[in-house]
Amino acid sequence: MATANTEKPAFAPIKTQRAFEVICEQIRAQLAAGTLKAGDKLPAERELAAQFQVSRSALREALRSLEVAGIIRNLKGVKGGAVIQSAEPDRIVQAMQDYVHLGDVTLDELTEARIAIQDIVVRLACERGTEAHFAELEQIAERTRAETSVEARYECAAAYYDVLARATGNRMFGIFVDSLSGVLHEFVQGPGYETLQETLIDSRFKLIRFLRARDAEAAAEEMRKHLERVYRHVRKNIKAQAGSGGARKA
Amino acid sequence: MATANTEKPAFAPIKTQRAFEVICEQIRAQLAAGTLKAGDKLPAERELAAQFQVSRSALREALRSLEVAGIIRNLKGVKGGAVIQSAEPDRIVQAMQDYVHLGDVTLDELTEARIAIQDIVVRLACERGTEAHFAELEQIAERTRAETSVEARYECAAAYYDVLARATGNRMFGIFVDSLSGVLHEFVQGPGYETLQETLIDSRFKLIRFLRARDAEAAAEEMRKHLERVYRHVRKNIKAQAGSGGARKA
DNA sequence: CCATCTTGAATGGTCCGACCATTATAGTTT
DNA sequence: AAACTATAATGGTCGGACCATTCAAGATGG
Repeated sequence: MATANTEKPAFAPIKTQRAFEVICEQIRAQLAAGTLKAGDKLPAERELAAQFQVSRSALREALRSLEVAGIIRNLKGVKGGAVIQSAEPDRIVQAMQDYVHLGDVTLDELTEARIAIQDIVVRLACERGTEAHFAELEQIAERTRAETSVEARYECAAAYYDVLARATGNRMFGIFVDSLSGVLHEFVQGPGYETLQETLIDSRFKLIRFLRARDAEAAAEEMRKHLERVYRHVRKNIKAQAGSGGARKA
Repeated sequence: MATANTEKPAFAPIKTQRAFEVICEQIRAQLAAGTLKAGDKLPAERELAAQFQVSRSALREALRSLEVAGIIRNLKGVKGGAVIQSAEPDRIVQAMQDYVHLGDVTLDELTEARIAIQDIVVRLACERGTEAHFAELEQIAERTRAETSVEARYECAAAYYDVLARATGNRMFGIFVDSLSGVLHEFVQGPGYETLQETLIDSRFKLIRFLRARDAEAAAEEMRKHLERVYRHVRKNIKAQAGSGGARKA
């Protein structure tokens, strides 16, 4: 053995290129280059496997990877095959949920990030939102009041935040908001959630009024107070059930 | 055929549960419940397939899905198997890149989101960053000046933003920043990038001075101007190569 | 001629068995 | 005791097979 350089190994970690990885890379590259775009259709598995000169198993693992990444959708039957999907933020939310479940992010971090993001969203929505947006928000808020089940009300809340994010005209904020509230939703499974609902719904209507008045400061302040209320409630529940198997790390 | 209800179909879209999906769900569920956590090891493929009572192929597709999602890592050799990975934000960045490549996000949106996020990051870093953080930033900025290749300088830039995000003490911001700059990096492959470098490096040092002085306003302003400079440059390049196969949608 | 039904071929999903390179351990040799 | 070797288990890949699904072409009927 030659004497190892103690300073810096400088050896690139060997990267065994597996067949399915190469396939994924090639398809992703064509996607980034624009050769492939949403709606395009790939050949059938058997033919594609022949083109790549790999077995159908290896190709299927590649297609499966691309599918769970939300890039393609596999169609059955004759004239089937893989079609390039249009963009769906779901996978990003999924990735963030995985990240949180693997235990590196605390409730405090999630909440702080959410408050910061929503602050931006509210201010931009206040500036750029149209009356159509505000009307939609109002409609959702009224529907929330009508709903009774916790799950239905959460659906309404998600829709509310989604419209708010759309009002910014920037889809990236929608992604951030969806990700954070998707993850935080798991924490909001405690008792005494109903008692808070009246306050929360009032806050939504109040926010809409501020948005219509184009009062960014007041709107942002209202949203911040709202989120902090929810946070305090969630935090209390977390401590109550401290480590009962559910989402921990709070 | 019975007369279709024109009002609301109300039929839940059928969801053919494929074998690998069920497997993924079960493992993800155990992950969310805490039964499985980072570092745990799953049985070998053949044994796991027997436990789930599915073929090895179906199980492998499930494991492959979990691997590309960054949840597990497959080890070869005897005593091999799948081990639960610790959290890595790479997959979230990958998901965002896919989302952008699928063509729903414009350069303007990415830039606006980046400016907004960095504004938060800078202010928080200004408030919470330690001298250790600032020293690290300084070191990276000096290294940037020493580097010559475009790629090496990008590495430095990424490291710089990473430390900045770490200084906030909130990992979520690191994810957002990584995602946005990872995607934006693809746009920054144009001519005349070197001419801008001196200005950019100066801006980094200036920012560090503002951070040490705990002057959040000045720091945020400096970062904003910096990002807008980069944006104008990128935008110009995009228009120059308009639709030459590279990243479009600008 | 048009609408409906039947048929068939191609496809994705799954299963099985096999082989290879890699890897860690037990056993052997020095 | 150290170094080497043999062995068995593992993930990666391959090829073939069968099934339920799906769609299009052809057959049937009006």
